[in-house]
Amino acid sequence: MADRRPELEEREMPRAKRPRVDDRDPASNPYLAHMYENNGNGNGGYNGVARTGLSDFKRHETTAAQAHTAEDGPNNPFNNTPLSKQYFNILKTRRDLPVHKQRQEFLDMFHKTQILVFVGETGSGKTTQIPQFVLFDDLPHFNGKLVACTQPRRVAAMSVAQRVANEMDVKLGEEIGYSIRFEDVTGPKTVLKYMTDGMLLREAMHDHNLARYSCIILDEAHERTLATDILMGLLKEVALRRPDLKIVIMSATLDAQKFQRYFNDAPLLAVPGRTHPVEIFYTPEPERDYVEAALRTVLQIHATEPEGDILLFLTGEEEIEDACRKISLEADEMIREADAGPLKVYPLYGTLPPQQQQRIFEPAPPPSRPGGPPGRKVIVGTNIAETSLTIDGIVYVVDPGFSKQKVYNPRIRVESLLVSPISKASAQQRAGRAGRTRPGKCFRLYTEAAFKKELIEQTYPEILRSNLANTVLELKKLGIDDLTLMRALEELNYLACLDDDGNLTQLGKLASEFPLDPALAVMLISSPEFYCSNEILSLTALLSVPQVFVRPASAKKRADQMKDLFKHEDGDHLTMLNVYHAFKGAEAQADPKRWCHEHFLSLRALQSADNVRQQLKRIMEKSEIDLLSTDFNDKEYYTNIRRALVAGFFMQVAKKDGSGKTYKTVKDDQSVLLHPSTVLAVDSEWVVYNEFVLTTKNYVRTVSSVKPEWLLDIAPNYYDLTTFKKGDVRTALERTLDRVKRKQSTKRSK
DNA sequence: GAGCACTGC
Repeated sequence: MADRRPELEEREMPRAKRPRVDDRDPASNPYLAHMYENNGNGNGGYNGVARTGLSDFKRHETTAAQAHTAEDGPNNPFNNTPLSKQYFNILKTRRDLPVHKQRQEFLDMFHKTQILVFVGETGSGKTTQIPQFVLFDDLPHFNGKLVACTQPRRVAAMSVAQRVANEMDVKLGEEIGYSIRFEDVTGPKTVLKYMTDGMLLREAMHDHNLARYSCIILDEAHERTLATDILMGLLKEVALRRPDLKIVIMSATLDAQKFQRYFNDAPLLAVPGRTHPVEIFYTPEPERDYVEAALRTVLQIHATEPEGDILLFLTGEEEIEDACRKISLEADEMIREADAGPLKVYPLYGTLPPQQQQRIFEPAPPPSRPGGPPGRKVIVGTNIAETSLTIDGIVYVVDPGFSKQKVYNPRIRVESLLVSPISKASAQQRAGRAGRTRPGKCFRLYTEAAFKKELIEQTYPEILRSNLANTVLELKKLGIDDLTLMRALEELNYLACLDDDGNLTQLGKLASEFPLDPALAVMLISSPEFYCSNEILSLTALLSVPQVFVRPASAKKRADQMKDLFKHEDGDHLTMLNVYHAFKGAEAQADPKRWCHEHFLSLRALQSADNVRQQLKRIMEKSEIDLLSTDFNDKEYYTNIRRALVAGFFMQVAKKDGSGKTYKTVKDDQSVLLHPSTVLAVDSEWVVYNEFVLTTKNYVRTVSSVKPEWLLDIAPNYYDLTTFKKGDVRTALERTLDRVKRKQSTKRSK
């Protein structure tokens, strides 16, 4: 990343002058010996290392007992300052954690092997303790390197880093830091860095050998995020080039054998967790209506089970709000008629404002009279409650077995959200939520046979775990054109990011610098040609964040009126740009919170767009892409912006079909309607769209009107009329071409 | 005249 550069150079330069370090035999290493002797005299040593409890540690030869002694103080082995009372208090609890018993076993394995798989169930302490075990043995600061520990989520990276900083009695951002998008809390002293997996992946783009790191710990590998999967593929190759790099793959589930196999039978260490047993119940017969069955189960738990809160998993906002209403109603009746305890119901989903999300942590209501039936809280949530948010006090989990998942249909090239059965791994994760504080129960609203036979093991497809190039080749050899992959390659080829041989082009290289979808990146990179890169920069940021328009069910009309204030008749893109410009205006900036509220706009989304814009701007400056604007009074101001849209989204164009309201997509001839939220009038003949949504009907959303001659002019390869498939679109474009030619010839003859 | 599960750069 651009803003990371200076620090990288500072780290790299002195190292280049140093003698080569043989990591496997530090005792025989003249450089390390030199460090041990010079007690922090400033001769290349790290901050008083030699004076601390680590000075006689031999890298990759340490023992648990040695680390134990160093941890006992009295001074902090990493900065030689006296350790606090709080430190010793935490130390005691840390030594009770299950992983602690196997510290020596871990070290033995860590010494012997380059790659190691570590399985620790929830509550084992793996995320906080293993990186510290590594730190005391890998001693990254002796080599001017770092230990990295990746997390799939930003909040986890931040909160775990804070926790470990407390455990090690250091200030966050010094010896222990974290790095997430838009936030780098690390410094020159940092030895252990928690970071998001995506962040490490970005760094790897510029540092192919991950040279800054002496050890990389991939945590929560079982979650199989795209970034973790790609990192695993990458690390497998980096390991060959860098025999000195240690790698630890950490996972929560026992099918970690898959990871072992992937890393050439890497050794595995498993540590039990500290969770309470969860009893699983299945329904004897399949349920026809899972929402109805879920409500029944929740109410039955409330009526018959002892004290303890309930967590119900449903699939989306509407379903959850509806269920909350029904549960509250039924519970009131139970209280009146059957002397049931009070029941509080809380919804929980991602788009819920943070304050409302926080309400789930309110304590359960007390019994309505002393000695009466227990009060309870019920949380009805999406799978955000599966991994992202942990709620203590949950004793009962109700799992209907469904979640909304992104499904890509390569045939019609549409991505949509579908309610689908969850995987076994998810089901286990959900059940585990019942046993965090005491033994719990999980009610699965499907049969045991269905769990065993119908649920897939893991949610992510195998393809993400394989070397893609190889997979493509194999698929081709087998005569199978994997549609998803082939279409992706084809699109990148049309966007001129890949050449006809599948190699990365200059444009492709540049596009990969941006944390954006390729079409957005290409639009942004091309925008100076249309004299509007400042505006496209804003628009790109806006298109990369959640919806800026807020439309609460209680005030739809007023929200729409406010939106009309920003309306631009040429489409939603320009309307969004108007919003952004107004938001950056003096009036709005005086009190952004109030202004957004009054105008039914999401402050969070706009601030986030601002953040993204700044980041993209830095990358543009670094890549020397000009930032320019057409004069606002020029009549081409808005036209230029719409033309720039076509440079990235020429494949997402729809043409009006006959005289009605339907449109046909250029790409696949799909019938679509303009989404009702659009500001565009239906008389636009050609539109460019940002998104295809499949709900009750096929819609294109965030649309702007464009002219057919722009398509021919800006994307001639895609709209090559000699090869373009026959049909309505081609006929219309041919007519356009004739008209343009006629105009040119009449001009010439004049 | 509609509805967006969840992450991440």
